[in-house]
Amino acid sequence: MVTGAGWIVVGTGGAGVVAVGLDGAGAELWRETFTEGEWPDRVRRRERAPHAETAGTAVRWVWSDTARWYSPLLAAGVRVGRCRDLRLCHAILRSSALVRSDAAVRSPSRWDAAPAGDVPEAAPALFAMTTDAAADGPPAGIEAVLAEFARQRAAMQDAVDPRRIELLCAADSVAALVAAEMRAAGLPWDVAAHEAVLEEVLGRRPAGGGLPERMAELVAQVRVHLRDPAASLDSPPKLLRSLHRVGVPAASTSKWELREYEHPVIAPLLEYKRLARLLAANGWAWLAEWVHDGRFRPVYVPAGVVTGRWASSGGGALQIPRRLREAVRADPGWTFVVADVAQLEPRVLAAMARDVALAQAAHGRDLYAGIVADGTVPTRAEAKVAMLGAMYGATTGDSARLVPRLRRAYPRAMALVDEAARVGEDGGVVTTWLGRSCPPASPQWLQAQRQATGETGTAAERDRARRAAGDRGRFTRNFVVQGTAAEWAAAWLGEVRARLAELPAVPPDEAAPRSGPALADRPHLAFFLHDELIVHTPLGHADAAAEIVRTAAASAGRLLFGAFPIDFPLELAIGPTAAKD
DNA sequence: GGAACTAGCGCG
DNA sequence: AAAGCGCGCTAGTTCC
Repeated sequence: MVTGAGWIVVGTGGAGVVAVGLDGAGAELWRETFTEGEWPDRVRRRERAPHAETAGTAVRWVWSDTARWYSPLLAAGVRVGRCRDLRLCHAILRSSALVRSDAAVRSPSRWDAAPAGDVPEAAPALFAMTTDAAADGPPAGIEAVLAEFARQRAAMQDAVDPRRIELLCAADSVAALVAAEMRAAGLPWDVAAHEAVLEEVLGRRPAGGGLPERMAELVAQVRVHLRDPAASLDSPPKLLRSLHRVGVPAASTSKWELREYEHPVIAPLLEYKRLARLLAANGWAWLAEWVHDGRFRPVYVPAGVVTGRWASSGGGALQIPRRLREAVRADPGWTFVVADVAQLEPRVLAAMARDVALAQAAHGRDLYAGIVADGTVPTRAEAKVAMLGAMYGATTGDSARLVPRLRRAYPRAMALVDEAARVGEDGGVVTTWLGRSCPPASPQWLQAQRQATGETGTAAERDRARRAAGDRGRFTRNFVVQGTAAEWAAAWLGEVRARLAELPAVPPDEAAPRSGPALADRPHLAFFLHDELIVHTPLGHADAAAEIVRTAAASAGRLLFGAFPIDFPLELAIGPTAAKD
């Protein structure tokens, strides 16, 4: 399956770094040792002219952890084409239902649940690699890495469906490359534009600290209506007591609860909460901490979520408020391609379930309009809540009421999520299209179920167990869809990355040096969020980049679902700011 | 005085 | 209409 592919496994050893060339079958061809400082240069040479034994094939770097090994390369201006991230692949293989239960990769080891190695931004030196430190990050010593790689290849070859699990490992590995590159390049961020939004929304920032103007006004108004000049707006318990005193019997201070009450304090209070949120999460302090040299550089954590979605750490990269997207501004001479997939999850569901009727409704731009058009429900809004209810497991309200209509119209798709829920409720494990399995039920969960079904179970225990079963069912119901959507998105990202790399570099005077030495001279990914991405591109390459983003979406669909007739239409725009309607 | 918790809200 | 999935982050609160 991997015949002809060349692997170069790297790890620590001796006085520095050891690289081992393997042929497609895993046989060792050569081995060399060099110092940490030579690492980028060695990679540069191999990427340009692969070793004779592996010439003519794509080199794949095999390493313990992408953040740890690739970041120094990017800092030195070196990119790689392909890699295998053993930490991420281990996590997949270890729990995948597609991997045989007796595979060596599944026995307990130091690769289990190893956190990502943390790479200090300003310290590209490989000081962290000199030890095989167990506490943080997976093993990095060359023998441990070679052994793990061998275990992983064996597990994949013996898997129930080698192609799928191989695809998933490749997709997660390339996603790790993208994450490292996006951190290196950063998201172009216009501090002045951000500050303009803050001033417009929050009001002028007082020189001596304290609240911005608009917020201070709102505090004053709220206090008048609460008839308490010292009322606290930031402490939920105190605020709740103040509200009770003026006759607002709210049970919590959340906005969807407060919205239900008619009282003059409500409007300014809700407005205050909206502003306070912006100030706390993305105010001037956030700017000072996270935006440097015109770039926002969060740490992306590929597959950081159980479902395989990305997580992030620091700066709230995945929660940038829509309103602040207008601060995302391209460098001079550059622009953005901004794209998102319309209704990714139901499309993925249609394809996984081979549900031709749902795929038919999904044909074209708007899947929800298609559900209306085929007569399943009367309005687009109903189509949307019904579909979300089906994928999330709604039990009450409009959503739950409408789901049966979807069951009649799209029995195969609905059977897939219903079955995933049933398996979860029974304590079982569900698996995505490419083979990522959800965590098993915890011992406590199983114990609670046994307790409730036994003779001695009390009503309260039965109730709690039933609720826990329902919770797990909704989790597994959503897992298969969200997780497969994440796989599609990783495939999309990987394809976009590979195709962008083929575009010609721009001359030095048209480069974007703040994007770092490895990425400054060509279009590159700058942001990714579940089902949308932003490419930062020289103006002259914008149309080509947009075409790549589109065709990559189609490729991702074929890669996962073959010839099944499902399309993945994009909302796509080219423009100097990343603001979307 | 810090760790661990919750509430609330931003994103998909 | 705020029910039903997955997250991260801040501020306030509680507990040691």
